[in-house]
Amino acid sequence: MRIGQLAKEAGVGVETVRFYEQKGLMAQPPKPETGGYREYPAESVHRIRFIRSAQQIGFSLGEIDELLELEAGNNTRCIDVRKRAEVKLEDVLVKIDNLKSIRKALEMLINACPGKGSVRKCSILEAINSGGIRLKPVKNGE
Amino acid sequence: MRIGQLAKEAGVGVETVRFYEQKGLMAQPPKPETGGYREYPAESVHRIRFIRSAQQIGFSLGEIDELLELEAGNNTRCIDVRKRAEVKLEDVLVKIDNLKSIRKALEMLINACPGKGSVRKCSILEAINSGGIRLKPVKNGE
DNA sequence: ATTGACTCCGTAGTATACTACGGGCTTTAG
DNA sequence: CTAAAGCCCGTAGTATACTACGGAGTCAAT
Repeated sequence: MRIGQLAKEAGVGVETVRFYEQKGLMAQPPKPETGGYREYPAESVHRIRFIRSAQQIGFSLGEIDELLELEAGNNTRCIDVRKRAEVKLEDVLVKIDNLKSIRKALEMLINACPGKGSVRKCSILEAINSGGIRLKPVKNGE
Repeated sequence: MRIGQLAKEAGVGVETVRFYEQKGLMAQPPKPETGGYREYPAESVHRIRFIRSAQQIGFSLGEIDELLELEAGNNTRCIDVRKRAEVKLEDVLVKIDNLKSIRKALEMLINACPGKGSVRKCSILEAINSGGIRLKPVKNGE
């Protein structure tokens, strides 16, 4: 697969792929010795999709790099990977909780708006406060 | 409460508060006619905290503004608010699903690393692929 | 009355994450 | 064979979200 095809399948632009390579988020395959174009493995599609999804839930490219580097090899001891994974997991749990709070607030809002007329108490912040919803800060984020 | 106190309680810098005011994410209280400093309501603390939390789960300031404007008043009909809330809710549900996928992958990773030695299959992407985990794109995001 | 901490406001600089551009090279369809 | 489409690579520009700075005004304590 060449870069154009990869970009298309991953739903990004060619420039974005190159940008991720530059940032070290993915390896740039070597140019064939005979000359010509670089060949990308199908796996790269998943990698890029993971990057995009992780961005949409509030991870920066730096953090995504950390997630992708959660990999035990010869030099990396598994216990280190485990520790870093546990730190990330904490963040993820807080994010899930906060998203659930916002979901609840949105649901309250939707239920308070039956479809016609206007309602007074109809704002996210009011829904959150009147619903006793609490948002937590993410400890290790950004 | 003055801006310094507000910033402190909300966990941001004074400049950030001003920046949010500039961007229309929160109203700037008027200067007292007698001169002196602006007075902020305690509510502003919650507003800023909401902004920070929403950012950490992948909402841009523009989207957060849309969330905060989900409010029915005299000119806004509740049905419109409801519609916009439903669109946001869809995004939130996808985000929750994707976060749960990443949580599952991290948990698999942590379990695969019992604490000593190194393991071969120990990467997020492998955990996701071998676990049949699927990440979805957020439709209305960013 | 003066000093230090805080406020006001505007402008400029930084970090992140792309996005566009331009000039040359390679492939492939006709 | 040639022409369009795609690739390579480096540099420059854009959008977002701050962060810092400078110079003036305000307030509270000594």
